[in-house]
Amino acid sequence: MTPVHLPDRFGGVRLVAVSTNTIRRFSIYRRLLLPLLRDGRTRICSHEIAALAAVGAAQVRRDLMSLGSTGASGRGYDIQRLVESIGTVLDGDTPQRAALVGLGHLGRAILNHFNGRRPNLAITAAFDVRTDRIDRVILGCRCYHLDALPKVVAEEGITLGILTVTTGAAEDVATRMIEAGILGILNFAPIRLRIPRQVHIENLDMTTFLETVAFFARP
Amino acid sequence: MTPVHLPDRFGGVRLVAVSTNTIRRFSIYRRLLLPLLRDGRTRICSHEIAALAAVGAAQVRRDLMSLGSTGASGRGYDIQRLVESIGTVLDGDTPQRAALVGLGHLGRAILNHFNGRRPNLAITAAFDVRTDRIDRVILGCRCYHLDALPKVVAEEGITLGILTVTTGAAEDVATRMIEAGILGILNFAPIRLRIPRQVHIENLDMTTFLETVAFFARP
DNA sequence: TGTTGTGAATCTCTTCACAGCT
DNA sequence: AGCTGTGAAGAGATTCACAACA
Repeated sequence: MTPVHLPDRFGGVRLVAVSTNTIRRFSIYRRLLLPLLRDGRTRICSHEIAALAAVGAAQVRRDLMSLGSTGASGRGYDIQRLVESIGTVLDGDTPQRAALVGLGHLGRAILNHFNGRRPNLAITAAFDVRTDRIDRVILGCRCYHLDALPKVVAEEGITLGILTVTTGAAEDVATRMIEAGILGILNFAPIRLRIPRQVHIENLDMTTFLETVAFFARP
Repeated sequence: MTPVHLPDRFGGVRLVAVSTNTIRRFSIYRRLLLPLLRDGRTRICSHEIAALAAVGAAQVRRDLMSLGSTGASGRGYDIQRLVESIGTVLDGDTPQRAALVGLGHLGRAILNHFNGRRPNLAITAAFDVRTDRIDRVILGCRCYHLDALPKVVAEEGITLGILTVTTGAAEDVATRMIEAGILGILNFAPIRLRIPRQVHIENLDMTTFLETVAFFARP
């Protein structure tokens, strides 16, 4: 779906199309590979990744194909190399920074969840409009008034926005984010944002998830 | 994908296959229809739903087909009827109850998010192992020690579990949930649970979402 | 005229199956 | 013997396009 430039095995560059689903699975693969790497494992085969990720082995091999030839026939994949290759795709060559807007329960939970975990992808600033939530450090993150968004985004080179405000405020805050130059938004508010241009929106609607489980788990 | 029994327009019962994606969209459609209904709107056409939900109009009509004939050619859909029909599919005929395990930041955020919103789908009990988090009421929800899970699940007829514990504890807690008789789990821990049987798992991995936005929003 | 309901076509994603490498 | 990489087949989801309807 989306074209990506990847180094090939000869030091050149390949252009590959990668689908959203594959990107999601890359994120999953990497996360389950990292602990194995720390435990000293060096090689793994597609079947084992498949079992850990709860997908098919052919699916895993198909996904890993778009990383360029990283496996060795008959011997599986080198975990270290796999993690690096996935990193090349997911992380790109420059670290990215995110701004979180909305310091309610959910916003704090997310700060807490991501804090200090990944150096390539950190939430470096948070915003709200309530005075008791700004001009201080919450869970290791500096908090500003929403009006400071354009300034801080520009100064820190922030490219991502995390939207954890109420439904009513979401549309307005999204617009402000985009005006400030943000390129992608992770939206927790239960509405579909109407966006002007080529900004990427990922909707994470917890209610939809809960209703979906409820449906499939009916007695 | 999954067969559902629905009332047809003659008072009989139809058996229709509904895919996961359609279920997710039903949840979205209903949420955007409810405010319109409260504003006194009575009719809506597929194009308008499509615009609000950010999907195609043909997609909307295709989805609504599985509700049985609810639209009227040339005049759109009756919103009231639509909401009821979607409710028939999503809510079934009995209310469902959920138990949340893990009263950290994320657990509290979720309690806060769902509290009192939907009568058909409520979190009626929460669990943890830390003594400062149990035997009290947090955000309107009664909190118990994890050991009380089987008892409370049985007494209250709980069918759903929400998993907001650490990665290390997730597998064990999921097993306990299933042993207690829970039929579906909404898992926020960033691992793929290995589940014995026909329990439905929905994984909501925030890191995967953030990494996905980061990928598609690269400068 | 404007809109639904739907067969058919298209597009996308997943799985199969096996040649080729180690 | 065991595993990767991949063309081809299969399954699934989306979109097109239009007849039937109000």
